[in-house]
Amino acid sequence: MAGALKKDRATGSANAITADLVAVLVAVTEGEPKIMTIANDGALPSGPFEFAHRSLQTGLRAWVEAQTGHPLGYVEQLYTFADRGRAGDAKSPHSISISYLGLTREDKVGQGFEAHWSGWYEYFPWEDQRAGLPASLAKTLASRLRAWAKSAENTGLQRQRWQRAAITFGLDDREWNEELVLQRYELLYEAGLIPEAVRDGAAATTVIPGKPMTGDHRRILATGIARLRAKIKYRPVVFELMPAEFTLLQLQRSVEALAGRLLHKQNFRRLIEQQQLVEETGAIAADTVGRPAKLFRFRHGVLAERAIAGTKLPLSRT
Amino acid sequence: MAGALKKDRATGSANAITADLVAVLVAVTEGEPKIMTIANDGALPSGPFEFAHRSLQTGLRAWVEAQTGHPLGYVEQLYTFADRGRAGDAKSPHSISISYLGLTREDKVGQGFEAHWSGWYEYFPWEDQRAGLPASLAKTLASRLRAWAKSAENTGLQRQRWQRAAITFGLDDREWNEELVLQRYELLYEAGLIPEAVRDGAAATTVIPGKPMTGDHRRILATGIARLRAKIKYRPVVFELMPAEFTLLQLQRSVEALAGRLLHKQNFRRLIEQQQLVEETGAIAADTVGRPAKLFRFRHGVLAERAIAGTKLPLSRT
DNA sequence: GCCATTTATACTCTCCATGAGTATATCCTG
DNA sequence: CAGGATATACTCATGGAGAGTATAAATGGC
Repeated sequence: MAGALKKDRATGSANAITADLVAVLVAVTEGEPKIMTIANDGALPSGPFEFAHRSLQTGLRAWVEAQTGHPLGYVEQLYTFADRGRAGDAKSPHSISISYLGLTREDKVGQGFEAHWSGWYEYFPWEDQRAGLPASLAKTLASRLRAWAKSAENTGLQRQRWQRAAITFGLDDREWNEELVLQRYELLYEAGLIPEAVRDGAAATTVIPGKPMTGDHRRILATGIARLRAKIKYRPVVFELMPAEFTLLQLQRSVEALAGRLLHKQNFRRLIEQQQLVEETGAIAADTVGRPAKLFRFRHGVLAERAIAGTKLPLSRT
Repeated sequence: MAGALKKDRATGSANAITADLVAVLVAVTEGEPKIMTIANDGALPSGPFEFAHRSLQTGLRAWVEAQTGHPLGYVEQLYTFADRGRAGDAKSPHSISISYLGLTREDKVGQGFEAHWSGWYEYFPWEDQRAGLPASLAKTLASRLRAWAKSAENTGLQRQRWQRAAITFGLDDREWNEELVLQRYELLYEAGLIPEAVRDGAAATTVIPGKPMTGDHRRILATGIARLRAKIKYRPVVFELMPAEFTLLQLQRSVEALAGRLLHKQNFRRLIEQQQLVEETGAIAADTVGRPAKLFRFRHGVLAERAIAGTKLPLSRT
């Protein structure tokens, strides 16, 4: 039956490649999103998929524990990358990167590892819009993007470039869309405005703030942030990042930290409560300014009760 | 800087593996969703990722064109699988499958290829709920699932199994959720109710209707259907599957075919029009019964104009 | 002890998208 | 010309989301 397949298949190891497993491991501490980094904050935890690994996830867990001492909890696959020329050195062997998103808490850090928690906005300063953009960054960013658009050959292409920049970065009175993390990074890469682009051969220009990473790790990080920002809207994944008990404001601050935007307090609470995602513990927060808040815990039951998925189709009842 | 990485990296080809590229290529013809199959309808188009391929997508396009004569248009990555024991023979080399979803139209089929368009509901009969479930299937399915739940060791596990079945299959007066394609397939696999499970070593039981596929191809297909069903709700991807001109009813029938559910006609039209996704061509459909309908075309402009992404967060304006 | 400050919590009000259904128009066929 | 079939235009009720006001309960400074 699969004859047609078999004869096309790899014979021996002519098409053998290596696969790297890469983890975007996220935590939120005191209202700041953090990611686990190694190699002097220049890389994400990663390692090759080996024959000994029973599955991709198993391999990933092994590497992350070995490099960071941190056990992996919630994990989901992100994307598989393989473009050459993005890997740092073009002569690298045929290698692909299979990336994962992991959610956890910052506690229980292992000792004796060269892993650190780094703020993710160090790598993507423009993604933090909670206090608006730092005035300096906002100005340089927009002018650099305009210069890039202008540098296109013809006016058609120029307009096209600017439209793309305006949409992804919310310029020209457009709305900021926090989910377009990857699109923004890709655009900056194409425009040669980040160190990785220069490293990979782009014309050397003045570069925009934001720490670079090895290989395509910052691109993978962008993918992870984008996925997480999209997912918190329709799945209760924030709770993987919260302590067992928390106040509603702490919950809100965490979501705001991830989304990079401020939320409307009253409406946020209404949303959480009507979805019955949390229940009161009975206890009350201590050591606070202002009126003390009730403590809540996540209702794990909801995960089993509902198969949460919003339909946006105008279904018919007949 | 990346020293810590390098010393962990694969040395030589000790960790060399092979990667298969697999395509779920979808078209909709006369209100029926089709997928491109090869090997006597038992496999999806696929082939190994080779050193000559410049990127994963390039490799995929090469294989699909070679095997089906059909050029690939819209493509997006689905998932990367690697579990052993799912591949058919457990002794297979360490191999992973990188899967893609492609959208196209059924026309322009190449000659001299052993590829076919197969209805996707042949592989997933229970996913077509447009006319309700075929009475026979509905009855057997529910009773088999109940038997599987009952076969658990203790009552706790039994209840847990039944709850899972009820949620994924919309039993016990629960709502049917068309997006849970993969969850349903995985459950049937675990329950040993499909041929692939028996092939991989499950206890031989009477099996449920639905054609099997090589390796984990049916699982990949389930992933593709699920992704497409989710995506048509928030991205205008249906148009990749439509001819240049179409009536609103044809469009509705296509969405219904993909979703496996019937839609409310008037509300569907309101939705399409208010989103300004289409514009009239001025022409009118010929060869129809009933009042002839206006023909529409997709407004490609919307893709550039809007960065479509629905926020579900209670944003603050300050 | 009073007051400014800070946070928590409870409501209100408006607008609009969505679900559901009714009414009318326009074609074809016998 | 009736009847069947489809297209298209409205109506109406409901509920969720955006935005804002009002009140409660703590702290610290004076």
